Amino acid sequence: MSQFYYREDFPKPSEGELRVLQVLWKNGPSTVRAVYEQLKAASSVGYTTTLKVMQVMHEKGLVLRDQSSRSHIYAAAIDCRSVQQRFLDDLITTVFDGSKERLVVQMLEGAKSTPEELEEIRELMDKYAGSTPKKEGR
Amino acid sequence: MSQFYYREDFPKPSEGELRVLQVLWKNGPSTVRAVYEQLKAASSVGYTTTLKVMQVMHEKGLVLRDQSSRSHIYAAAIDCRSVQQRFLDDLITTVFDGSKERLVVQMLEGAKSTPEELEEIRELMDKYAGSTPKKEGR
DNA sequence: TTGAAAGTACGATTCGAATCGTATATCATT
DNA sequence: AATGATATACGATTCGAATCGTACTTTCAA
Repeated sequence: MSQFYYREDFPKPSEGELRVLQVLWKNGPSTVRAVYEQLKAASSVGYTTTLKVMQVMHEKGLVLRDQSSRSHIYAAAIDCRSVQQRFLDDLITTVFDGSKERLVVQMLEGAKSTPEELEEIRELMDKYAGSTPKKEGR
Repeated sequence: MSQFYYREDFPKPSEGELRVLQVLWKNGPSTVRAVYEQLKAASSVGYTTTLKVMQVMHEKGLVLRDQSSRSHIYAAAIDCRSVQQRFLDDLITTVFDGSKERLVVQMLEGAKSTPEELEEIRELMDKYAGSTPKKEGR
């Protein structure tokens, strides 16, 4: 059982903030150094840069901070699913003119889909669509 | 037959640039004023602001400009589908950890889907998945 | 032909994200 | 106690997006 509730409303994280959140979601509450080590592996970034970003995130309420020990422990204050939904909604409205269908079409037409991916996605679709009435004769 | 080829490679448009592109894709080649009138309807923005944005877009090669008449005519230099694909790919990698499936799951779990939308999307899936072998017994 | 309307050009400002240097505090080891 | 490693705090800078004021040019109608 969780020790805290995720924030329901929050400012949209920037790209850099998102990278920090990914690490916190994956590894759980972490020190700046631990996050920094993860980020450094993927790109070139300085320690104090990461520190600053996480401090700003704390000011914004995107992360929680436990200051009881010298090395502060940071934890994501927002839910991964909520952030994903937020970015997804924004993409649909700003890029796909508010149409989920267009997004799906574009995703399926994207050249990078493997047949396995398509099949997996189709199964997901069937599973969800199963709760709505199906049309016959396709 | 088209008079020009869309750029294959281009810098990722900003939010504001995207709004301009939407208008150009929808209405075809347009003057700054025409684009401005569209944008103004949705939000509050000044004429010279729109002008400046479109001038910068021209410098970046995101739009083409016909200067033969006093009111310059701007046209999108990049394809709508390519831009959508670009944003979609970026979203998948930065927010969904590179997994199309997670995006689909999130989209389906999003509370805002109507049964009609779900059905429509499922039909799209069936159409595309039709070219890959189906599993039975679901 | 002159003045208002409408256009472009361009500089200045504001804002937030990102980056990093440096100062300072704390800890551990000798 | 001194020192080196590691931490936080915080200011400064850079960069791009967005915004807009102002100057200048062109057009057209009275």
